[in-house]
Amino acid sequence: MNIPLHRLGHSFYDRKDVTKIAKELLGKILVTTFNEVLTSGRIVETEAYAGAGDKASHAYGNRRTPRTEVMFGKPGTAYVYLCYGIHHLFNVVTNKKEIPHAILIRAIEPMEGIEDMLIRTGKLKQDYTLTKGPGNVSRALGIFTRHTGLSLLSDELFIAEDAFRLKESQITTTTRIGVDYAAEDSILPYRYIVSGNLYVSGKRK
DNA sequence: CGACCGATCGTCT
DNA sequence: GACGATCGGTCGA
Repeated sequence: MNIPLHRLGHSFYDRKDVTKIAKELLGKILVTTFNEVLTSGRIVETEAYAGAGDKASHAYGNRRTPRTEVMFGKPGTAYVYLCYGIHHLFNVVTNKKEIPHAILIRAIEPMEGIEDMLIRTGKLKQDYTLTKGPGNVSRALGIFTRHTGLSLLSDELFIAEDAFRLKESQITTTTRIGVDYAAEDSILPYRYIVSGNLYVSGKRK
């Protein structure tokens, strides 16, 4: 590590506006150091899940289950769950205790540890599929459901910023992916992407 | 390019 | 017992 990194602290996550935080997470760096292996990437796609009032959220209606309980916990905690029995999806818990906001990290642009990401994913070489989509992000960074509840203020899993800054004009806002079940809330503009970035999920060819 | 499909299993009803 | 906040592949036009 040579570039100065500043780890985001508790106050970054402990705020009310989950969509604002989701947008601010674009350009930040997601880092894991599990088993002494450092892998990181710049966040290029996020989705906000606004808790009790959001039909797309697992915590809609303040639904508390063993799985969703971490969202009701401290801001700056990882919420990781298994999707389709295969994919481990990584979320950042925000807002105060008892307010179950979360932000899904959907894509990153690889920075450090690309060789290790290739090993974890079984891929032969780097291309945009390495960390495109939430399932792939977790595979590349070694994030599993056992990491749910882990603090993002820890040394193993955290988000940092460097000198990089995005301009407002580089950000595109859209509806969220795969939440048709959420009725009218499925059309909320809660997905944020870095315009034109190769690693953003969706069609390509 | 779009439509569809199989994989795979924890979670909640 | 049904169903995903997905992914990568196939098939047909």
